[in-house]
Amino acid sequence: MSGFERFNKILNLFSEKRSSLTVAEISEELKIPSSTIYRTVREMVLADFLESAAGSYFRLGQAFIKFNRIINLSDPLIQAGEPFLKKLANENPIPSTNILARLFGDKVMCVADFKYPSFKNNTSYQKGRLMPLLYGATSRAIIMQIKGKRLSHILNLEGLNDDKQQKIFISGLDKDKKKGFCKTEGQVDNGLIGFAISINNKKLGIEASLSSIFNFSDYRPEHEPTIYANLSSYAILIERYINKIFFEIEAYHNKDLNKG
Amino acid sequence: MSGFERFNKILNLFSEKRSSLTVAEISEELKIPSSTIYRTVREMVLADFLESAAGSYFRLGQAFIKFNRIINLSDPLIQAGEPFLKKLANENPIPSTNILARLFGDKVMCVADFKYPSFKNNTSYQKGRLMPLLYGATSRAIIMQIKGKRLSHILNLEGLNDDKQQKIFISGLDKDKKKGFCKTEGQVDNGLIGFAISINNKKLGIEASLSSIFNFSDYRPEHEPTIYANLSSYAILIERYINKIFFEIEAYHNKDLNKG
DNA sequence: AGTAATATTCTCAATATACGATAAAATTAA
DNA sequence: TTAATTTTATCGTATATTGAGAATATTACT
Repeated sequence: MSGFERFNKILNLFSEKRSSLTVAEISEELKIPSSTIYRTVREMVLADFLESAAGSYFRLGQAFIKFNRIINLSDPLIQAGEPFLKKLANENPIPSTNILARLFGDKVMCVADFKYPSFKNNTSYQKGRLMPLLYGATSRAIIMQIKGKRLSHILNLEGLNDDKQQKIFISGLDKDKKKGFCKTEGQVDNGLIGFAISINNKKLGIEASLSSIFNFSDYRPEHEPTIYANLSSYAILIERYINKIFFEIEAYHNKDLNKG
Repeated sequence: MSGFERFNKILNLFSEKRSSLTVAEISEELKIPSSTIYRTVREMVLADFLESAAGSYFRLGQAFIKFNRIINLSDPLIQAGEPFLKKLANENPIPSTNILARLFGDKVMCVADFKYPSFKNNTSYQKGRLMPLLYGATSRAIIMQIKGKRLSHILNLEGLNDDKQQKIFISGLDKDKKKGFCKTEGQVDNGLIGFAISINNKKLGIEASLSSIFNFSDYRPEHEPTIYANLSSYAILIERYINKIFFEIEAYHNKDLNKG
């Protein structure tokens, strides 16, 4: 096992449910001698990826908070989209959670969210949480953008191995594509209904979605036109803004070139 | 150079200002052959610590968003303190930013914040940003908790090498300690005034502070008693809550012991 | 489209370095 | 104080990592 691999495996032992671990536990989980783990953990603590906590436990370190901030300040999608989430929430006809999610490799992750103050239910979509690819409007509006062998590769990874099942799923996606919207009810969370629209920027490799999620009990069919109108107008705004940011980034890089 | 060290050095090239880099740039900065950098970067991309962006640039990857979320959900200080920041902001007599900051090793970092909607100025204290140790009420209320050789070690690291200067600084701290509060004006940001109080939990190794920051132009001396009263009552609440969380964590660990 | 320029991966032999068993030291608990 | 546990240090060996350079793939340009 390579050094980096071990480093990564140690970090991935930490989770929402298991947020602190001892060296003995890590050693046991990874079947690696504790002398080696001690050495690695020490390095990671020095670099702020871990910190030692009470009772010879270790927890994730501040490096993640630091780098997360850098991403928040510099990620084009977050920069472009986050300011609009609150506005979207305010313009929706009923209380909502509004989400900007993005494909990373073969996983969907929420990167920004805004919950209308009086919205009660908690969505499973939370900033930083990896989400299922196949269910929920948020994810569908992303996977909708992917085609061909890359799509079927991803579907395979998600456990949709059967050729027949894949075809059914894809034809469902195609219908949504024609409409230009995704709408799902209760696929991810019971009692919630979600609406989503695609956002993308090829140059920046961004495959994302903007979505509004409501309590099903609040929702009435007559809300639908407003919901769609809001989503699509903000999606356009966000895509334009991403494009603007792209040119700024490019200009910045070129400036550096001229310097050197 | 060890594998982990290189990994860490690569990540630390990324910053707020420089959020994407090419392999050539990394190679140049670290004086390491690009064939090696390519190999390392590929590993890091696979593990989601980096992602490739447009124009052969690389940026920080989603792993940081993911792990940051785990910290947010599990860090005792954040769990205990974040819910109170909004309340504190609402009870303050004038618009404020309210901050929970913490000592990590030899650096102060804001780990949670709440800005009253109408508060205009932007503080330098932002979630995830490393801050100077010697200036500002937020930092002083933390460094106040440290004594003896550890304190002078930290002061040395921050450039306060002179023995005489150290003594002056420490005697200043001592005065604040007696008062139980820190108050500074314009030390970190022009036009802002900050008030802070210590928060700590020895068992969990938490050395932190709770602070309220105001526009100096809004501030009147008659506000001070309310500000102090708010800070101290919330600090007590937060410390109690941290203690409760500590016992929960301990119980959780013991449960695991009985299992195995 | 076709070519040039860049970016990325691959190969391989030398060697630096990470590994793990064990011992020693330091810290914590009894 | 002693016992137990946690953490660091030591060291020979095996091996994974390194970097130069070639080969390939991708992108940019005409």
